Amino acid sequence: MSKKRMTRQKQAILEELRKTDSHPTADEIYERVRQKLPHISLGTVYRNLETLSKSGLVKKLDIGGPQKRFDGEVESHYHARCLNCDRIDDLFVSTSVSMEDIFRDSCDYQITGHQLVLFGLCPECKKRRNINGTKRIQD
Amino acid sequence: MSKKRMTRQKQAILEELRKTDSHPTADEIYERVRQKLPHISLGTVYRNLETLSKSGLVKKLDIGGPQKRFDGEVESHYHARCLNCDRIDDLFVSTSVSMEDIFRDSCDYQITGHQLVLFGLCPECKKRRNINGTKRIQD
DNA sequence: TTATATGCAAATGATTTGCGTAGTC
DNA sequence: GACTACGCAAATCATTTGCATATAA
Repeated sequence: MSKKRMTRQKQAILEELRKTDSHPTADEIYERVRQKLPHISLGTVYRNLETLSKSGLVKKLDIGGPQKRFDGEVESHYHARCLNCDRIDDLFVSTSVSMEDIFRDSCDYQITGHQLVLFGLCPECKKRRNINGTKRIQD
Repeated sequence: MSKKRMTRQKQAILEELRKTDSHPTADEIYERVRQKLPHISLGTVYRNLETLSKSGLVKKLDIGGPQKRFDGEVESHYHARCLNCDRIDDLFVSTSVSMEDIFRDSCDYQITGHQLVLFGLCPECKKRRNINGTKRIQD
């Protein structure tokens, strides 16, 4: 396991993500950070976003659209996306309420659709894991 | 509004999607359809998947991972993805049950995470729409 | 000191598009 | 016959990677 270093670039990216709730894409972060570090490269932004999300300091959001988005809020939460202006809002909801309740109570959006994806181990893989104890769950 | 034609290619793609529940990617569909129509091109597959999903005959799934997936099941439903073997299963669940209930009852997966995204109009866009009646909600 | 991170540019992978021809309606 | 769709190849867009140099620990 290799050591991670805190560099000016990584620091700036992390700060940028922590001071906004707008879920920016990699190139939006690049443009913002460039005002502080004009020589930073887009590749460095991508590399740092990757290491930051692997170490749990930010979240990589893969919620549709051509580009991934990044979130400084690492607590588990949901999202609402506006189909007109493409803004994305955070939604903090308990797992004990129903979808209908969420639509009605959780935000002032006019909801027209939703998508739920569960992640985990399918019955077959679950069984195999319990037998051989393999632990190669991908990032 | 332009007329859509039913071609052998489009027909074959639609049939392929209707006879599987494996949520194939565009290039998987290309490989399968190629056994019936050896001269079909990948571009044609992409174009037809696009028109089929716009006309509501199939669903384009943007649920993470490098490639989009396509689904012949057009009724509203959820998905579970295995983090080990990458299979995707369908989940038919009422919107009146809670997330916890879904985790417990809806599939034999060992659930380790989930993602919920709502789509609609944010408060600002909702307000603007109600005033001027614009109806340009994107596909 | 020394290994990790950077900047740059080229490479990759998925998807889209332009164009001339084929095929559907 | 008119006009949409096709096949092919090149273009595009987001993201990743190789490499020589800079820099954090």
